[in-house]
Amino acid sequence: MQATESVTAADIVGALRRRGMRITPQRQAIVAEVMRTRGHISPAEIARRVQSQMPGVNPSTVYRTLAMLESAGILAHAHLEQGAEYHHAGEEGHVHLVCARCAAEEDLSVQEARSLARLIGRHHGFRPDLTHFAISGLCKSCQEFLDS
Amino acid sequence: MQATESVTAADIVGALRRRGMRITPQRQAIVAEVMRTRGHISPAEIARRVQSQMPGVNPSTVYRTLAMLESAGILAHAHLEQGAEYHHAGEEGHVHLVCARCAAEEDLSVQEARSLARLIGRHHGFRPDLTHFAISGLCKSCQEFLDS
DNA sequence: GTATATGCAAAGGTTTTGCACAGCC
DNA sequence: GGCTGTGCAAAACCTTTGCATATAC
Repeated sequence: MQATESVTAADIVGALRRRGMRITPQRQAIVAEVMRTRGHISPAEIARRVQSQMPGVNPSTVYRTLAMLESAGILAHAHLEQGAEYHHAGEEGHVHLVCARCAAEEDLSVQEARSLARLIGRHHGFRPDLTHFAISGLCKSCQEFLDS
Repeated sequence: MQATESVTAADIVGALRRRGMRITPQRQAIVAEVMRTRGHISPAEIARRVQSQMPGVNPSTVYRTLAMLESAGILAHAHLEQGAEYHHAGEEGHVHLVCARCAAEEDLSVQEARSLARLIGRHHGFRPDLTHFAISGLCKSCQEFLDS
């Protein structure tokens, strides 16, 4: 049920080489930083972290690398409340539920995501990508808090 | 079925007065601009339009006014591909479907939105606000184009 | 050696903030 | 008259772009 989970940095380097992309120390650091991140991370935050361990890496390099990794199908970005955030592309059906009050995050299961997509698909044949935007709302505990 | 549609600028002025907010020419212009907009509009675009007909209005005033109108429940913002966009809070169940390829926009019906919300609600009791983020995907014609 | 990636610098754009002044009530 | 809102200026961010240099292959 989950076989796409174990993507290593080595796999990515291989994929880049196969595409004729060059493996630079900067790219290695950026890839490593994203790999070590569970969930999502903003470009600016990646830039900050990479710079703290490899000073001199320019933000523009980070942005260009992220765009390249996305067009290579290795990363994807989603829109959360505070802006764009990157995550491993392998995390299929990764639908973000974000509580508007406490910012807690949950994920929809792959099965649930499919049901949703099917329901929306009936509307004019639109095929949704539910992973691209988060879904805002109220988590259970915040609902209870507000109802009391 | 649609009674919340006909909110006038006068209604808003009244609501503000009731809350003890002051009615300035700038606020009137900003409210008028949002009211005349069908669908959504970005803060920067509001600033541009308001300035073009009332030069001297500062962007910071626009941002402060929009935040005020949102906390008063008169406006709400949603996240589309290019960032935050404001719309009348009255537009209930206004779920944006945006085509990732051609940027065409459709809306989900109130009924469809309810079905979706119910489905998501089963997940840990999360109560979604599907109006807050757009839903990305491919419209029917772009699917057909890509499949050929 | 050559094509590609990086650093640098600059610019562009959006949004926020502090403060003195203006103006709504 | 007093309190609130506005303009102004500055700054904080984030992100993009052109160009010369460095470097992976």
